This record gives sequence, C-alpha cells and structure tokens, in this order.
Amino acid sequence: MTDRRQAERGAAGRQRRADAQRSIDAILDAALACAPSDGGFNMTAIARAAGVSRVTLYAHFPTREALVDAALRRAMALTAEAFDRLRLDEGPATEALDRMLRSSWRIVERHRNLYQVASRTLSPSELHAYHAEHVLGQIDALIARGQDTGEFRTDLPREWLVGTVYTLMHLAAEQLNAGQLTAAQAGDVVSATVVSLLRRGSAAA
Amino acid sequence: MTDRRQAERGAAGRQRRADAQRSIDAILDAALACAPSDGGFNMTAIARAAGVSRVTLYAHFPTREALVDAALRRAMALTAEAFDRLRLDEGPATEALDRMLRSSWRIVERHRNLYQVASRTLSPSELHAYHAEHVLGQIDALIARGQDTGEFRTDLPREWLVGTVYTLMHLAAEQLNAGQLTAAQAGDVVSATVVSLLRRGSAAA
DNA sequence: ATTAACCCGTACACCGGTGTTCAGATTCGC
DNA sequence: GCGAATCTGAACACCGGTGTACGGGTTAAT
Repeated sequence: MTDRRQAERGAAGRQRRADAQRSIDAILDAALACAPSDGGFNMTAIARAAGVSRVTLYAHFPTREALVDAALRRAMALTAEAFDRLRLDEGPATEALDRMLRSSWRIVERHRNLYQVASRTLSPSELHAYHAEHVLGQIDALIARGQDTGEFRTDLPREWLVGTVYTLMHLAAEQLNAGQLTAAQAGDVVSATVVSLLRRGSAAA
Repeated sequence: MTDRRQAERGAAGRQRRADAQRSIDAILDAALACAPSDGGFNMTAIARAAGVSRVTLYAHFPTREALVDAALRRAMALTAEAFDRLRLDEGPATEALDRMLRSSWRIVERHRNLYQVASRTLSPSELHAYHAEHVLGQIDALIARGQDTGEFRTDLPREWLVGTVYTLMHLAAEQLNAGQLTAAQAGDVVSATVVSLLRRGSAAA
C-alpha cells in the first residue's frame, strides 16, 4: 500500500510534504467511502469524513470535478488491481469467473456508485472509454476466453453478457444492503446465477 | 384514456374546471417524460416541458415532494395496468414471462428512473412497500407460479430472481439507449437471457 | 532552530433550485 | 354576459452547495 502511494507520488509530479500526502490519502479514502450512500457527494461532507478542513480539501482538489475525477480513477485502479490478483487468465474460464464473482462484487459496487456520480459531472465520452477499458474490459476478456474454449454461450452479444455480469454483481450488493440477502449467501447466489446463464447449452429450446 | 382520467377526477375529490384538469395532466405527463434523463428533476424544467407557468405548477402540486409522489403513483399505475393487459396468470408461466419481457421493459425503465428520483425525496419504507406490491409483486407471482408448475428453478431465493428479472429489463433499456443493442434485438436478448436463467435444470453442475 | 509548507476557522460572494406573493389577464361554466 | 376559477409574468426571500480570501496557528524537513 505504502509502496503504491510512494510510486504515485513519484510518478505524479512534485514533491509533497508527508502531512500533505496524508491529507490527500484521507480525502480520497473518504470520497470512496462516502460515495456508496445516495447522491450525496458534497465537498463539505467529504472534508468532514476525511477529518480535514474544507479549505484544505480545496487546496488539493481545486474543484469538485477534480475530486470526482481523482476518486474515480483511484477506484478504477483498485478494481483493476483486485482483478489482477485473481489471475483471471489462468485455469478454466468458468472457475476464473466463479473466483471473480465470489470476491469482487463488493469492490465493484463501491466503484459503480461513484461512477454514477461521475457520469453526471464529468464528460461522458472520455470517461466511458476509460471505464470500459479498465473494468468492463477485464470481464469482457474473460467471457471471450470462455467462448473460445467452448465453455460459454455465443448466441448473445458479448457486450450484453458483460453488462449482465456487471449488473448482477451490483444487484447482489444492493440486496445485501437491503437485507434481502445475507453476506454468506451472496457469493453463492450471484455465482450460481451467472454461471447458469453463461454456460453453453443455456440457450432456450 | 379519457375514461381513466374521468374516473380519477371523479374518484379523487373536488370538482375541477376543464383547464385545470388539462394542466394537471400535462404536468404529470411532462414529469414522466422528463424523469428518464439524468437526475434533472427540477420544477422549472417540468413546468416548461408541460407548457405551463411555474406558478401554476405550484398551484396543483404545492411541493416538489408532492409532484414526485403523484408522478410515481401514476407511473406505477400505468405499469400495473400494462401487466394486467398481458394476462400473466394465463398459459404456461414461461410463455407469460416471455410476453412480459418482450413488451414491458420499456415501461419499466421509465418507471425505474422515476423511482430512483423518488427514493431520494420520499420516505423509503412506505414507498418501497407500495412499489413492491404493485410492480415487483406481479413478477414475483409469475415466478412463483412457474415454480409451482415445475418450469422454473427453486434453488435460489425468489426475491433474488425477481430482482434479477427487473434489473435485466432495465439493462436492456440502458444498452438500447447507449446504442449497444438495437430495438429489434432487445426483446429477444432479454427474453433469452432470463428464460435460460430461470429454467429448471439451469443449476450448475 | 529556522523556514517554508501546510492546516485551520471564519467570513464572504455566487449560483441554482424551491417556494411565495401579487396584480392583472384569460377562460371556463352557467 | 357574468362571476368565479384559473393562468401568467415578475419579483422576492430562502436554502444548500461551491469556490475564494485572509490571518494566524502548526508541523515537517533541513
């Protein structure tokens, strides 16, 4: 963790003092943690949640848009990182998919709410592309691999299948939030659903 | 159409003048049509879209909350009405489901965006119950029927299956909006997906 | 220890959205 | 045609959120 931040600091640009870096991290963390609620993504709340004054927040992120952008990029980086750790390109695609579904839907959910906020403030096109490349792209690649090996169905547009997987991961998080699903169930349920929907031979009679 | 409005007027309460009723209808229509965009649900925009002055809007709906509530109830009524016309309780459940998926996802989408707006302004509990009863309830009943006849799987919580169907209907609308799906495809795709996911025997090996 | 970088509270201007008021024009119902 | 109901534009107060400015206190780096 410290390594990555070190790297970010080094890569990004100018040399910051330790306390400044600490503030930035706290703000970004708060922004990520704060988003999952409703549309309430206001600077005041985030500053408070980060234990930082509003003025300090504006010192690092001069505008709301800048903060949303930074938070979203960080969230996407975290998601991509989590996917990488799962080695989705190894083993049978069905098993890789199962691994992903059981572990990542929690991260994806946080990510999604933030993305929703972002899509109202940032320019759609550029952002959408970035998102598709780093998050949906991983799912897409996995599904494509499964189709190549004959594990997954090919009678529906791949984009639709990707959207389905992504959406169902979010639904799991939503229902867990609403108490309609227990944390223990969620992984099994979403995995069973997606696998049975993606398997070759699922096509209707 | 005129009949229903007549009925509403009669049922609701006091006797309004024709032009007043016309305004109310225009406002409600505009509210329904206006919601599907983003979170932009402001009184000013709706008044303009309805071809009515802002003051008039406030004369009929004293507060934003009141308007959201009225619009949502109307949307739910329309959805329920559409479901009723489909005779979901007749014939094999699989066919009824197919009928529903092919025809109603468009209505459901408009409904959902409005619901999203509403969930931020109205009290969650009461509203959620009303929604569950009039919209999700129909899907739930249909799935239950299919389970009784042995057509649908029973190894997953019914609430989860209902959520899945509802969510996928919305995803279809979303992808159509984004140009990732054509209007011609959408019905087939969503139907094929849901049916193959719900069929008994879909359980993973 | 010194200095520059950083953080803080307060206060202010600004904007968009909400709701209200009023006086005058229009239109429906009888 | 008359009267009451309705619609309208304009103006205003209010609120929450954004972004800025200032002066003084604190902390990290050398």
